[in-house]
Amino acid sequence: MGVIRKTKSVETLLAIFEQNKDAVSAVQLVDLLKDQMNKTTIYRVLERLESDGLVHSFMGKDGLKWYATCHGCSSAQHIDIHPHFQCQHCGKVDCLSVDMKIPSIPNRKINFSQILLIGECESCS
Amino acid sequence: MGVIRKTKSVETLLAIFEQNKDAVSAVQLVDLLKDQMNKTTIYRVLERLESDGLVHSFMGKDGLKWYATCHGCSSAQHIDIHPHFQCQHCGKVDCLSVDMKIPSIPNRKINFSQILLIGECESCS
DNA sequence: TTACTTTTGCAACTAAGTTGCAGTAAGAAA
DNA sequence: TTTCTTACTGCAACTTAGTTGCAAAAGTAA
Ligand SMILES: [Mn+2]
Ligand SMILES: [Mn+2]
Ligand SMILES: [Zn+2]
Ligand SMILES: [Zn+2]
Repeated sequence: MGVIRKTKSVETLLAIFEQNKDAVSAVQLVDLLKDQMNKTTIYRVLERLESDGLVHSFMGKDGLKWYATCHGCSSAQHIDIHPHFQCQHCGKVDCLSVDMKIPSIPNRKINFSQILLIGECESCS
Repeated sequence: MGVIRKTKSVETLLAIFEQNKDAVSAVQLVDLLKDQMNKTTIYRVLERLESDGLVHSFMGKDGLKWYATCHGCSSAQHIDIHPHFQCQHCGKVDCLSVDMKIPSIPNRKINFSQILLIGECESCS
């Protein structure tokens, strides 16, 4: 179930995603907003935003959950699937708008993919 | 630093990887071996096996760490990089021996990748 | 066997994320 | 505007994966 009421928490989180090109980890958000809202609320709002197709989530290289704005998705379908890049050095993550071909694998039905490219970002190399 | 002594724990874990085609999660190993060795030992042996190039590790869709046998790697270099498949239904993970092209991304140096294809395995579909 | 050093077990800890529940506040209805 | 319903939030306690420090145990070479 997605967002039904435009609460302060929802507005706050949406504003962060709007002005942020990069992906943001749940941990970063909890830290950033620790004076404004409870971490439980953050996790729960993120869940709702995702099920509404407003953001997407994926796992970073260290097993943390990351979120970023979706483009063209809705509660009905998540179509904005793309690879992500994480810097080994500073940990930053971005969405990549490249199109990677997913091969079909015998005897398996592939529904989606999580592609994480790991290396060094511009400011760290 | 890798394995120096052939201990019982090392032998046990290596035996599991030898007879196992699929990947195994650290959690599964801890559960499987709970009567034979301490979980700390398991995590530490896995670390050593990985730095010796005998196994490789990656994150599954739920943020758990998975391990599988390496082919042709050594402590000097991990060359056996390949996509993995995880079943949404039963959670099982396999190594895929397909070759996926990693695109080069402007302003970023890509060192390696974690490609996880998610869907339904043969027995679940 | 002895001596040296790696490896292990244990217990306590850390950190990310979850759950249950009582209280608060959107927003529709009156 | 006030009332009413129920989605949403805060809090505290919990769960679970993985880590750390240290003392004891077990490889290995001499
Ligand atoms: Mn993205
Ligand atoms: Mn593999
Ligand atoms: Zn960087
Ligand atoms: Zn399956």
